[in-house]
Amino acid sequence: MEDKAISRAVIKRLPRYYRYLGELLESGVERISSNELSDRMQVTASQIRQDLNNFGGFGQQGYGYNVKYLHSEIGKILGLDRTYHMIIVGAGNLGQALANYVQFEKRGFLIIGLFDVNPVLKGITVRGIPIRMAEELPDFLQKNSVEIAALTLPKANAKEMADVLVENGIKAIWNFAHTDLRLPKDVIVENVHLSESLMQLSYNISRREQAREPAPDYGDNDENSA
Amino acid sequence: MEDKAISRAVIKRLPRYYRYLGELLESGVERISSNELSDRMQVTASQIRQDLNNFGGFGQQGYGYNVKYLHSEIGKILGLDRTYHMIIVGAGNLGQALANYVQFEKRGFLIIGLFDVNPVLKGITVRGIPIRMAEELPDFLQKNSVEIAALTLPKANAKEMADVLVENGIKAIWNFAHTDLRLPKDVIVENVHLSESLMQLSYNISRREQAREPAPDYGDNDENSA
DNA sequence: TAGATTGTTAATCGATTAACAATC
DNA sequence: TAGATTGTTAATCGATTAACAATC
Repeated sequence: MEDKAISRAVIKRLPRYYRYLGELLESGVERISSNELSDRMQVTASQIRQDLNNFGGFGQQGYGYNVKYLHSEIGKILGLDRTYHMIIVGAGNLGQALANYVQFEKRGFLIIGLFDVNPVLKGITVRGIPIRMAEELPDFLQKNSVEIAALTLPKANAKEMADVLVENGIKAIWNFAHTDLRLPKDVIVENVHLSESLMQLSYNISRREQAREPAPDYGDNDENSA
Repeated sequence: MEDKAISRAVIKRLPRYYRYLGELLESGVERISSNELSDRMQVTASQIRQDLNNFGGFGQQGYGYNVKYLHSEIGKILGLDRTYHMIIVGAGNLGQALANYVQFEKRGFLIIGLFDVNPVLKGITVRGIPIRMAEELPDFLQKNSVEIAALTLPKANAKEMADVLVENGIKAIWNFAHTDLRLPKDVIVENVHLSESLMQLSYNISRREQAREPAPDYGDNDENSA
């Protein structure tokens, strides 16, 4: 049996713990209690302790948590104690922006290839990486070990390219295309849907503005009606 | 009183409904039942009906939902029946990628300004929009109505710039910086933390790989111990 | 030791799913 | 009308918070 599955909600919070602990580490803080961390992060201390205890007891009664140790342990849980080889499929603006983002390299995500279908881009290099044509993908994947493929292309091409990637052994896709990929369930897909994020923003703007308008009076508006 | 608050979980799902309905509309489908939609979207029909009924009864018993009508209603709920003026603060790779992304314009998000602190970028234009210096921001915000500011700069500058934006009346921030902005609570913040998304991916990769290894035998591993 | 704070169990809260009466 | 499918209530499930005994 595998370890008991950890809920998605917990996993989502781990990178944020990791970030805060990293900042504490940088500012020289040695230990921290769930209560102090709770104050800083604006989550309950109870949640912090529950979350961490999914993975083991990292703290010590009466003391709290050692920042350096906890940071490192969460890093391991997140799989940041190794390197990953990543390719970017779709070398448009977003793909190039990702390729240029040096912070990923620092965390161990090495970009080793850039691909596109547009012949105009062929041979252009981004941070020393030449843009290759999509048809070279199968060959490239045979010759290089690649753990992650970022998909940064229009949804029309995304599904097709995803299939090519999977056929050639890719097991993890970071999907920026505005579509849901239907892939074998042993392939991990992490979606970043920017337009959906923006729509959540516009929802909140509209809601605010409606709330500011005088509420229409329907006469009978008692929700807990007798 | 405002309308009863809708849970964040529901709001997060709305853009996805909107996308599927848009695709159905394009392919000429006129009506759809919660069951059919459930099949396509891989969520329960019950959840679809519950979600929609937070906003009113859009369907008809025995018939289902009219695709065009439902699409349009969800669009209105998401605030997509109007335009927004947006600026991008941080004209690096990511900022420029966002500025170049024409799809946003189609949805009514008009980018009317680009700002950066780096003098090297001054005057460079992206899709006809000149990059301005950050110190011009207050003046620009006085002279233009801007609803949304995208923050695409390093966290070191992000907090400071966010304060400037808020002082000058910005009420909605689309935050790509790897930090949590602490702003007055009437300011809406929508975070896109790419590195945290990537860490969720690496977590899943590591977990898979561990699961594939032979489980260490601890002798006593019955979780429901007697 | 006394005080602090974790790890963990129990209680609460909220979200999802199931079921079915209402109704087109 | 009979059949289909919603809207909505009730049941279940899961996640968060509270509480406290264990222990450093």
